[in-house]
Amino acid sequence: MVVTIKDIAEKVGVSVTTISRVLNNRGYLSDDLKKKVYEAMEEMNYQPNELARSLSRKKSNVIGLIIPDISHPFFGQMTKHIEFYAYKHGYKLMLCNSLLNKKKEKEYIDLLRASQVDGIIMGSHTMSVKEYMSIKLPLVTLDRQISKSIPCISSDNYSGGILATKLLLRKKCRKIAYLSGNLRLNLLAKQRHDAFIEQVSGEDIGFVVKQTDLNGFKYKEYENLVRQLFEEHPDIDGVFASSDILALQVIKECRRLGKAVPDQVKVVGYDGIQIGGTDDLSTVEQPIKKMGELAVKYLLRQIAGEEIPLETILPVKLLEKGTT
Amino acid sequence: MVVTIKDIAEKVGVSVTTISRVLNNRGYLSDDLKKKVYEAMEEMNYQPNELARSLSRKKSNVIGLIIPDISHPFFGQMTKHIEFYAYKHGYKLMLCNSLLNKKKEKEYIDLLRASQVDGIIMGSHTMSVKEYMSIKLPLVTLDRQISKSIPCISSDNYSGGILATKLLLRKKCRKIAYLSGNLRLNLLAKQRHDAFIEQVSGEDIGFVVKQTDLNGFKYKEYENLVRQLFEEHPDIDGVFASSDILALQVIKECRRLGKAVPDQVKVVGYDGIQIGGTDDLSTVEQPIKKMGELAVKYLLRQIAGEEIPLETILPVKLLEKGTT
DNA sequence: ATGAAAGCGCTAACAT
DNA sequence: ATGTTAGCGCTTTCAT
Repeated sequence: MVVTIKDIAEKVGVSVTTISRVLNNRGYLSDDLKKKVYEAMEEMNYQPNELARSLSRKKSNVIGLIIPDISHPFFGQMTKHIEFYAYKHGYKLMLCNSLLNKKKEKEYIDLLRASQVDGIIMGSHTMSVKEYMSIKLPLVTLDRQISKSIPCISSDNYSGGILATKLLLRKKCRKIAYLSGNLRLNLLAKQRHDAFIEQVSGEDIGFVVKQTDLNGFKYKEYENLVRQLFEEHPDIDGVFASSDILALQVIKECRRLGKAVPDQVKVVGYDGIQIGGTDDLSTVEQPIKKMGELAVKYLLRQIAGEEIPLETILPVKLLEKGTT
Repeated sequence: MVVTIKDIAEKVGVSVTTISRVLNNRGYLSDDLKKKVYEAMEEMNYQPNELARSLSRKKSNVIGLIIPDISHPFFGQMTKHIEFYAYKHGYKLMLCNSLLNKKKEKEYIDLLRASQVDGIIMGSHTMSVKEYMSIKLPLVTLDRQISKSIPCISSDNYSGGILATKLLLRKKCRKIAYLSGNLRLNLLAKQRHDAFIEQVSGEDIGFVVKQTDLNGFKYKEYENLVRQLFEEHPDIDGVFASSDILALQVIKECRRLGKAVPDQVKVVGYDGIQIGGTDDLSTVEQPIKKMGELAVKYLLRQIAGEEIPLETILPVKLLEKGTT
């Protein structure tokens, strides 16, 4: 059998309460006792049972993370930072991939609650506002402002949109495409689109908006989208892609069509993901690390019952590289 | 307060045992009773406490996943599939990023054990064989054969190495570089290197092997490595990169140096990750999805006390694309 | 400073 | 078919 606190108590010749006390370092313990207890634990290879602890304390030190797709570099990098800070503060991470499937997202929320997680970071948003409101668990959202009462971490999508569009205008593009995933998802990312529209509307400039119908991240789908864009609008000379991954597709398609980047077509991406192949891409960099850090920080503060800002919008940065 | 099984029992007018029974659908329950219980649960918005269940059953339905870095696309994609199958079988995933830090990896193992996970999938391997042997928990490793007694899932690294090297030879490369991360990590990936050496040794061919010293995945480090390679060996006309990410760095450096790919330098990668920018890359594709699926499957079988194969080597596939 | 005992929410013999 | 009872391993009042 597995060694429990009781075995240690018997071995040392004290009560379980005392063992629990030294385990949690509460109350007055003589150094001699402490030493004996630690020795016994060492000797018997004791490992505390977190499940029992959590049940008794009503606190699990686990946080749930729900995102659309961990294999997408943006979320991969975000998750890396979230894990880092969670671990640093003694929290474990339960990873939930929704694949932007509403049913799975809902099931995961119930599962997380049943698992008694102390809080949830939501980066996937397929449900209705009402459903989110009924979660009743410490919550921080990424990139979607669900309601005034749920804290949200995002970066400045509107400014990012302006920066990217202005860059293309400054580079004298005459017909610009805005390319994105599904805009109906109510994400703050839509503001990039709005900023784009606003900027190009005033100018004597052609523009076109194209989005995928799918909610997922299918590279094949992206490929078709890009191909279609250039078929329908061969005179495009500037593309604002709402993710770096999409931008890479655009560059690839340009290469296939023999269009020189940036001479014939200028391309600006979004996200600032770090990955081979994006080094030379002009893009709007989101502070992914900072976003992950704050998401954890605010969630933990909320768990601790402290007040936290309900809206956090971090600055973005335009990176001008070789594709514009 | 939170609703418990006891509240339901009182409401329905039966004992908690009965409620537990319908919750787990064990024994004989009259339909009428079931219905009443479900109604009460619905009405009171009851949510079972998985912590209590796990403690009592001595089974948590959580599996731990330890990998070096979730932001690396190979692991991101692997994790996506692992999560998918785990979820499908009613298991939750605890994500642990080791960052190839030995201390963190060890701490995570203890943490997972303390959290009573039912098993661990290990994709990070910085500790000694002896330490792994002492884990005493259902275990499946990815890409490292720790001992004959611990099941390992991998793909055929040796054949992959042969395929990639032969491709470069077939394309008449005269001086080939093998580029990789740290080879000391005892990973099966080292077999790619061995296969490479074996193939080029017999031929009248120049070759050079270069590896990073670092244990992490630093893109900057990769960049330096590649730059250095071409400075020291400007006559390289073929590169076998042991990951697609590295291969992308090579291609980028070639572009910077004005070397045409594939005309002047042929590049073959490894992994077959799906991400913008790798579409045109010649590479050796690992069956990432299948590997993830089997890792989960074998872990669950092991948890169930069944016998499973101790060594699983899946076939790889050469994808000949535009960079060779 | 240390212990007894109740309890966290649920499961599982064993009874009836 | 349903109930009684004793845990699961740990924490936490309340005593002493």
